[in-house]
Amino acid sequence: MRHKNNEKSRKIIAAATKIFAKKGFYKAKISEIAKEAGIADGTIYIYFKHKDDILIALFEEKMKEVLGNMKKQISLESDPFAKIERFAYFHLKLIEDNKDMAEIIQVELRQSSKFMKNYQNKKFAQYLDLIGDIIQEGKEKGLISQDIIPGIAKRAFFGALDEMSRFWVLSKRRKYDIETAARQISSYFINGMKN
Amino acid sequence: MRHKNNEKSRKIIAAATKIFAKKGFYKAKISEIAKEAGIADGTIYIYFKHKDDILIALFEEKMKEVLGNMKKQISLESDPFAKIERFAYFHLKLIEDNKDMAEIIQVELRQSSKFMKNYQNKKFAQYLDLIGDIIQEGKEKGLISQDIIPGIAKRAFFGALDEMSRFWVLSKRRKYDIETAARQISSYFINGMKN
DNA sequence: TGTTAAAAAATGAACGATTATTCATATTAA
DNA sequence: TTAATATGAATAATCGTTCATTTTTTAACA
Repeated sequence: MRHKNNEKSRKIIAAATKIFAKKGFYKAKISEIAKEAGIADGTIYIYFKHKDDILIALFEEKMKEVLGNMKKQISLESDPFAKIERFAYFHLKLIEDNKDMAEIIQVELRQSSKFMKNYQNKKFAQYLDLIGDIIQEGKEKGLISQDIIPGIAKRAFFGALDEMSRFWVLSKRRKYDIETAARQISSYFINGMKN
Repeated sequence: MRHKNNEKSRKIIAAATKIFAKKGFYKAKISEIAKEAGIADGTIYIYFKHKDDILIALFEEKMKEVLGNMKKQISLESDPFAKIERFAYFHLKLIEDNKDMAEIIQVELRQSSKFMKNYQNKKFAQYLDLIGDIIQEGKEKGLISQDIIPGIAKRAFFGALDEMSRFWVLSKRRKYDIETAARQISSYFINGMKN
């Protein structure tokens, strides 16, 4: 019973991921999601109270996965600079491997504060903090200048990667390969923050 | 006649800027915009064919202004690194001075490809190219390493600033002042791209 | 193992609320 | 007086959500 429920709500989220990515949240119809999931419209309302809830659940599920993966990747390196480069690479790789999810996070996450009044995306903050923690570690080890403010640097670094992904998500063909982009972007920050 | 039309459509755009920023495009009602502009609902349809057109016109108008301002600011410096720092400062200042516009660009511009199938935001591309050109100039003058790919670096730099603005736009209080953020972010890139 | 009744899950047509857009009419300017 | 603008009530289409009904699952019992 418990098992089956999870199975079906995951199926709905998978369908919603596809439809939200294609049409955007507002233009996506419940009936389309239902059709994509191979169920009746009404069934969705057994698993989710409102349309909004599907998007929230989608964020939670995807961000949990992303966060878990990235934590594991970072733990494979000990040097802060190597961690930064690995973060860049896997962030971009993630986007590439999950275009639909990426597009939703890119586009709909931005609006989240608008249509979901009190939804605080804690998982996203934690994701940012992965970068902040690496920078902090670098400062403590004397590798990164004491002038660097982690709260700014973590956002700048994430923003740089994020803009690169947006470019990929919205354009048809990828102009630069992942390795190159990850190496370039992380090198700006690594060299720029060095002690 | 020409004069009056422009005057009124600017009034509508100003009202729309306020309402779109507060509610987001989809939740903003034409009737609200009309009320804010002090005109009747139907009047909007004399100046704009659809709701979408208001948003497109809004982008065009704001981006044109932003682009013009930034071009002027950049031209005040001759050193590429100084240009980069000035770009960072005025970009962030612009956000601060035009919160409503910033919020719309942050949030709604992201969706533009979704609801306006064939609207290519050329002004935005030009804005990015301002950065690309500075980097190119820096390479030619031997200040910036030949390894730096302007197409990646311009997006990374813009993304870094953009993420910082998003943080400001979506949060109540500003944690870091503009000068600090601009100096930090531009220093990562300047030092990171140096020859 | 097969039967069956109660519970749970699923269905999809119908409802009702919302809102972009239109247009017959009124107002203002030329 | 005529043309251009503006009005806002009415229209029409859209869709999220509900719920009476049907189907499937569960588990109790012979």
